[in-house]
Amino acid sequence: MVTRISPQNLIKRYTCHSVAKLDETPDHQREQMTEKPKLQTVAREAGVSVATASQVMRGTGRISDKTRKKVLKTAKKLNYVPDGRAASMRSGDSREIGLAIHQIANPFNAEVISGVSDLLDSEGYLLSVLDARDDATHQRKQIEAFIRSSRAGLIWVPAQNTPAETFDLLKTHRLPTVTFLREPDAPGLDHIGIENAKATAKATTYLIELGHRNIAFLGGTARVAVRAERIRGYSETLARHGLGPAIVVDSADDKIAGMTAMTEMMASQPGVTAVVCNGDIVAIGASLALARMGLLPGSDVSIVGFDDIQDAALATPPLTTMAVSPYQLGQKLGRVVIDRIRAPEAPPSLSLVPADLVVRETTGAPAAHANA
Amino acid sequence: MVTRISPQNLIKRYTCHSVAKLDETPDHQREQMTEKPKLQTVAREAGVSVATASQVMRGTGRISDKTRKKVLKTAKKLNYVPDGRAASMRSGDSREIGLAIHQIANPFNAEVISGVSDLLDSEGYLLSVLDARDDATHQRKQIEAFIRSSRAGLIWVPAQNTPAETFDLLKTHRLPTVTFLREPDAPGLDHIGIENAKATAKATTYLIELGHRNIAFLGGTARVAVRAERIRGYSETLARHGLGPAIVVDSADDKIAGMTAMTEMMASQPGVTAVVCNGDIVAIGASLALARMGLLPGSDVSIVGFDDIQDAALATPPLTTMAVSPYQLGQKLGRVVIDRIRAPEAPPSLSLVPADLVVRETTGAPAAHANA
DNA sequence: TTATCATGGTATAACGTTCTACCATTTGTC
DNA sequence: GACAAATGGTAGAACGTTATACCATGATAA
Repeated sequence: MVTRISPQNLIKRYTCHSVAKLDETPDHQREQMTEKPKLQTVAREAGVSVATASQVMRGTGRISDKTRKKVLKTAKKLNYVPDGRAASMRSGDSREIGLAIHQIANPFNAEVISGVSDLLDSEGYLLSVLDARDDATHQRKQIEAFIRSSRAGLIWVPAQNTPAETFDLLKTHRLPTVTFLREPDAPGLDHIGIENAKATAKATTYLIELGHRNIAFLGGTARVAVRAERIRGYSETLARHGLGPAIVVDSADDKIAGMTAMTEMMASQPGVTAVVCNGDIVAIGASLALARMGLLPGSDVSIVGFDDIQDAALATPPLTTMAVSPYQLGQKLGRVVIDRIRAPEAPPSLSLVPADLVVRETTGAPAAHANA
Repeated sequence: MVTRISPQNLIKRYTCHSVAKLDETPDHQREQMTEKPKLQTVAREAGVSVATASQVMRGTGRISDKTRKKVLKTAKKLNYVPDGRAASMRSGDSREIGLAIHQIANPFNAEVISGVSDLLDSEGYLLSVLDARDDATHQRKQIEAFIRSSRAGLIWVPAQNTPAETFDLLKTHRLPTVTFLREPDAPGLDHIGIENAKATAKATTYLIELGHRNIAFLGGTARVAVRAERIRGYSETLARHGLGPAIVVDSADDKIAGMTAMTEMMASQPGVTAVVCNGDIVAIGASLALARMGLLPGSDVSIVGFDDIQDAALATPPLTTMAVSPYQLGQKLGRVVIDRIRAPEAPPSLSLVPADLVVRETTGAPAAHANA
């Protein structure tokens, strides 16, 4: 929509509730005017007992229409909002679910969060996200914080090398937890993850079928289990075709790190004609690096990403990648944690979702001279 | 780092705590073995009173070293974590701060979150992020949720057209709140925002000095105040130079929307030689659109973004933009909300941070024939 | 009439902490 | 040896809800 406007300031009026002047107000009025309303206040104001007010607010029990309306009206008038701490403490349940994940900024994670949030919302739960650090001791504190605040459930991407004590903590406190991506074998916890090995195997097979013989793996750091699986899928496929050795290059999970890693690798391993990446971000970085070196992704060197984030399709050139749908993954996470909350004794579930090869423009047959 | 490895599965051992078999366990033992530990449990086990245990856990009062150690040891042994609901209800304070923001996936927002989280963490607070929707009624519920769960403070990007009642709610419940980006004039609330008008004025002036005469504004939707200010800075600058009329094009805040908006505008307003954008994402989209049309950003048409997200520098070509440092903005937000919590009666603060022009490669003098 | 039963409401004890006030000891002081 | 003061600890109420058990009514049935 194209418009020609002469913009003007947007003016907004606030109703100006007079702030109570404490000095001039007699005691008996003061409370009513300024104190944060509690159930007692509502009950007194409506002329009923606290118990009745409570029942009305929750819509339980047998209350006549007349009193119900009376109570609701005064509650609204006083801006009453129940104190969740007290309610949850007494009733023993909460409607708040925690999500501990590192790197919120990562678009893949962001889309997962979105999926979780929407599903939980539709079920009447509230999601609060913790921008975790991928660090075991720090993480322990954050898990404790979740326990302290009595979340109804927890969705958790465990840090690398999470010690067993952290899992014990969750068990002691009976916190319904689903692990995501990492630690699929944590005993007693639900898990949702990705078929990592199968995915990279698929990607590698595809590259081999295109004619590539010298294929590297790029991205990820240290001995994260997820990455180890992806590397396994990649290297086992190489081995099955009598190719090798596997070439694995570390890189942090951002574009710049991907660029430098790719640049360094091309220098030290000039024979490589194709790269399987640990994630789209790194893959896009690698693609940028090629461009800066005057090479054309998909023709000079092939690149396969992982995740299929939104930018994968918009990159130049558009990125071939292993697609998992992060939003749907998020919804699934939400579903599982709710099921767990509702049936705490059900046997733990384990679900690994497949990743599909999406061919775009960063892959192609190797240049004729390459494998000569 | 390039390594040749023969990958193997990472094996992890979990200590297998025997899950108590409820059927076989006599009553008096059952509680001790399986029940979630509370202060009472710790106290009993350590042979002290609940009050003493409480003091030890909080490090207050006068407790001998001997008992302190005894209590701490049993607390650790039992995996005790205090119940924050009870603690907070009684003591009246909480260490948890809420952040309600829409579009977590937006890299600008993600970096802000990171800044807030780090600062709060260093002050011993926990940040929980809510993936809000930019919608007034939905938002109201989310604010209520924050009040219900008694957060110590709140950082909030108000939705468009937030009704006055929502502000009243915050006031009634005395929730220390700092608004971010929008609603700088909400009475009694701290605010941190950006000098939007000045920034777009700067961008527009720069384009005019380069020789452009036909400049459009691209991005944003509806009458969001932030965008209105940016449009004001842009159009006032045009007017001051005797240029006009202002051309304003709507677009949602993602790359694809930016692409289509740019494409449509170029069709309907062929004379335009430069574009000031409402955000980097849209600007990058616009840049992509130009490329698809066979035009070169910075030479055929100039583009200025807003935000300076990480991708701005990495885009092809690198994006000229108005830089605000989202991470630092986040830290500032954290600081302000903590100050507010510590001094509830202090006068509300208002701080608008400037944006700096960062010239990269999407801007340049107009093509010779353009303004002829 | 009296027993029975809905109906609508209330009193009160939890929930797991922290805070206030208080009670024993021991130590120090004259 | 008596008093004050310091030391180390405890009992019990309170925070704002919800759950349980109970109590009035008036209506229905025998």
